[in-house]
Amino acid sequence: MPMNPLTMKVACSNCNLRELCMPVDLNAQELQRIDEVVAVRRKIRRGTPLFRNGEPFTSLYAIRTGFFKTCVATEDGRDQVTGFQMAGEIIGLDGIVNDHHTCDALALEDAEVCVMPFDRIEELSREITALQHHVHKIMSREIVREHGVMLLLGSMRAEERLAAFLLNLVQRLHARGFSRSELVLRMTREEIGSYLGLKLETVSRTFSKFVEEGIVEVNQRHVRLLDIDALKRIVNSQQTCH
Amino acid sequence: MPMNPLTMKVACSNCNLRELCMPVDLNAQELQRIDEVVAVRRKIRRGTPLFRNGEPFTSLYAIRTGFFKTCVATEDGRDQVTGFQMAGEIIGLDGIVNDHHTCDALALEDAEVCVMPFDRIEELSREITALQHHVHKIMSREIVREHGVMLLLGSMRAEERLAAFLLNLVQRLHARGFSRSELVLRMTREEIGSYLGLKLETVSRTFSKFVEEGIVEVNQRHVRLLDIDALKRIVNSQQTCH
DNA sequence: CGCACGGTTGACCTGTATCAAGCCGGGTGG
DNA sequence: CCACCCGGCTTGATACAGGTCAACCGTGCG
Repeated sequence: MPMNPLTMKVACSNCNLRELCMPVDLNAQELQRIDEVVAVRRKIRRGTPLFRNGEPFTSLYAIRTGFFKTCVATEDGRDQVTGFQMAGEIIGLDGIVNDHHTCDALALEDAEVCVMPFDRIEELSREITALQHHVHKIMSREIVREHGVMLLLGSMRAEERLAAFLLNLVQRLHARGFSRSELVLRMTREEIGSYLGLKLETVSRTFSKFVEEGIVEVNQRHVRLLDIDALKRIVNSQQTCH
Repeated sequence: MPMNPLTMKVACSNCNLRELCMPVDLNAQELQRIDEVVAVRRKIRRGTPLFRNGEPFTSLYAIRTGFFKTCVATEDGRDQVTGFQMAGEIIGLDGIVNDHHTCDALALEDAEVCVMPFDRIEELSREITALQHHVHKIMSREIVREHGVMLLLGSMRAEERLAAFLLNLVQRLHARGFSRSELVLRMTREEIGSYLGLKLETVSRTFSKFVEEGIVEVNQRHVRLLDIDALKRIVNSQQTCH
């Protein structure tokens, strides 16, 4: 059987990321069936889109490797990074409501995703309750995550935003087996700024400030968190104490 | 059969809001079954919560009448309005992921909601494909809505935010049969400010500016949009020209 | 080698926050 | 019925965080 060089057949049942993107409480038979969810895998080269605003929606994507950003744009050319996604996370949920995507998903490094046709997900989740519930949880989690971003954008100062951003990233990386205090940023200062509602200069200055205060060490994209408690304190103690 | 004074039995099948909160393409039999989704109705007095952060999640709520705000808070007392909801809209989606709510939903005026136990929704949506798909769309719609808010909070200036806010409100009200240019705000300037990431004074000043420019008429909470095109122009034409 | 892109830093500007005073309208109690 | 109060709103003066513009630097790639 000929295969597209960009795709290959795979199974969830023996995937090491399964506990991150699939429900955990499955019996053997259900586990088997879950493999039907993933159609193929697809490789995405750094800097290229997984999908773009306006494209028809067909599938959700589970990230196997690599790092993505999603962003929305207005007609007048403004755009906003709405999230950064890493291995085990699901992208494409925005497309369900109108059958086409309403944001861009760009790979920030070479990546590989599992393509999960949404009609197949719906079909299977009618049969496997655990999967149904899992899909609901994933969507709800995204809603809650966005609440957090709204809180950040609506009420935090630059330092608080950056501190929250770093803590969130390192926490997610740690859940994937990486260091709990060291990370390599896959995005530019400008992309961080877009996500945090700041200009790239402000991001840069805030990094410098943290370095001066001995809270972090920054070497290009390599960041080491020296004082995680200090970062936490920055996040939840608003300055305004008039 | 004795009834709780705050609740009463009801049916979706003959509800005039059905097309707003339920799927449209149902056959007669499915329509019948849909009535099973709503357990009871519940009345909420102005200023009181429908649910609070931390409370166990059991149900989604379809608003029948009235107006709500939802808000999230941090430990340090900061809080952020994440949305305003009106008749036909669904609240409570935040609770699915962790089986308890992560935000507060407060009635801004006396309200009535349809209580839809989530396990019943899940059960029924395993049988009725249209309902399943509808639930997915509602959640996806919320995600997309929040993308829009992130764009607003992350990249718009005060005037743009307020203009976008007014246009959004009036558009939703119009879809419910109200005027396309006149509206009564159910929330305070402070609540608007929280939602838009602005202080109440800035909201007030921006209203005044719009009034000066003849774009809107403001009388307390009563607002008339005199020049909708001007508002649209304000929203999508960022000032930063180069 | 040199160019280009990402990042840093400085000087200055501006939009929004902050603080403060006062207004308006509706509800309450004398 | 009026006086008062209180919460919500407006407006002004001032402060400051972050934006803007510009110069420069470092690194990696062609």
